[in-house]
Amino acid sequence: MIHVFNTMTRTKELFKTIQPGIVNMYVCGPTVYNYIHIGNARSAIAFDTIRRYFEYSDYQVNYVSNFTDVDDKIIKAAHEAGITEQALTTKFEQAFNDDTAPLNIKPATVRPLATEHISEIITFVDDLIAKGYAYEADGDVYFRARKFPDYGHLAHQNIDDLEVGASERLDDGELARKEDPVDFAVWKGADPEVAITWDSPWGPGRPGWHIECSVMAIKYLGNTIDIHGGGQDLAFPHHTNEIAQSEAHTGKTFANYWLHNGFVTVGDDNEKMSKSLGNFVTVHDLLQTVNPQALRLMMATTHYRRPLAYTQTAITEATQIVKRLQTAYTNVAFRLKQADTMTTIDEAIDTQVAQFKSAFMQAMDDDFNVANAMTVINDFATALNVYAKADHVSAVSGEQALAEFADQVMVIGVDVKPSGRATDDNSWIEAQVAARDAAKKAKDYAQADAIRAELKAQGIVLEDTAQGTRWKKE
RNA sequence: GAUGGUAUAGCCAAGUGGUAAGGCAUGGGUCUGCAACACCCUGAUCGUCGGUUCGAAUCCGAUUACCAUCUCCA
Repeated sequence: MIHVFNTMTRTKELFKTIQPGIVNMYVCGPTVYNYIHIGNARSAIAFDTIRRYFEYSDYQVNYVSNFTDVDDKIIKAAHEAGITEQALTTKFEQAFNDDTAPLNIKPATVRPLATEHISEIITFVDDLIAKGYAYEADGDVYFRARKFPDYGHLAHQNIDDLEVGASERLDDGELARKEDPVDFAVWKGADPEVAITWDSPWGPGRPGWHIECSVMAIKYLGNTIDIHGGGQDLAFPHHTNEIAQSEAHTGKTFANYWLHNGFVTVGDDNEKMSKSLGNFVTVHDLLQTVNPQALRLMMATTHYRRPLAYTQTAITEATQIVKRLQTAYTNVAFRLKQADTMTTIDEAIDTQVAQFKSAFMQAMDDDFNVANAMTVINDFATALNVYAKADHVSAVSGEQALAEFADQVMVIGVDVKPSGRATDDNSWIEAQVAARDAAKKAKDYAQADAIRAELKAQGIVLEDTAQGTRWKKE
């Protein structure tokens, strides 16, 4: 029984899918005019973790997330770089994939592009005009926000309390074309200097910002979707406007649950990190120095609705935890390779594993409470470490425990399985380890320690166990 | 002006009425030829003030600080 916090109602609600066993979710993706920053990554990681937990819970997840590849910022950035809009967006779409893959963010089931849905967008806008929800004004098309009942409910904004221009981003010319300042563009007439335009019943132009998500969400997931997600700052205006135009178009509830992730803050004053403030850190740069698994863990283990402070301390700590989880896995895996394992099952460890699974699900069922889930994972790791030193272990039960452990940690997005490349030639290391064992047996500790020190200098760490010496690369 | 969020040990953080989970770091111990790995032990009365209650970190009121949203930022 999963409960999720719904921004629309501001309460945790029992999660029920429209179709049994299937979760249809749409997560607003980035506008591709730059490398993604860690705020974009946080959002992607938050919803990837949610997706992975649904899958862990045996749901089939249809995860649709877009690239917004036509937008004023793209036009501006392309112009400055002296390349076409498409060259720019193609580059950063690829960069998004390159940056998210090391973070174990699963590719979306469908990754639609705004520019590939222009005809659907035009049809959609046309329908809004026909229904009286939108109007043309000098080549632009605007949505009559006041005509939509309960406009602003998602962000809990009263339309009459909106302070016009509070964000200081309003365009005067646009303001003059609107019937009402709260109206928003669903289609923008072409600017003379902008090459990227499409023909439409209202003349050449391009889609407004919000319309593409409505069109693509409905196209790929239906009139009513289970979950719609994105960053907190999208609640208003982006999602607010998506709701207005989508529900005006279909007459149906657009999404049953609205989930919003909190911001990443940076610096001593915990200021919000954002592109417009210019204080952002790109994942592209970060991955040069930071272990992607640690970054993933740090972001995934802060509850998705809480603000997340990006600090070096947090990264360092996350690195420790990743190491601990991988070590626990490796310790048991090494133990299970030994010949003296039992062939029968080990009920004691089986029972423990079942309890960990149950406790893990109980934590995650509560609006994806990763902090509590981590206490379970931590207990699980301890239990594995203890098991690795048991006198007798069961191969069957041990493998099952490892599989369950890896599955749980993978929900958080961390892979605990060793990633050693099969092509590596470790024969020299193996020979050194064997030589040291021989020296130890002969009680020639000076020689044994010398070998160990030499390997250490090469980044190879030795660990003695009752079942022999194992080694790993730092 | 309107609407939200956050405040718990050195740091991160759970907890929504019954005598404060967990992690990191610190210190101590066990294991080891020594080490490494691992395991065990070790810490806070919950921003401030007042109220309700047999009992509050948890409810109510006030207050302080920080952060955010209010038409193209995840």
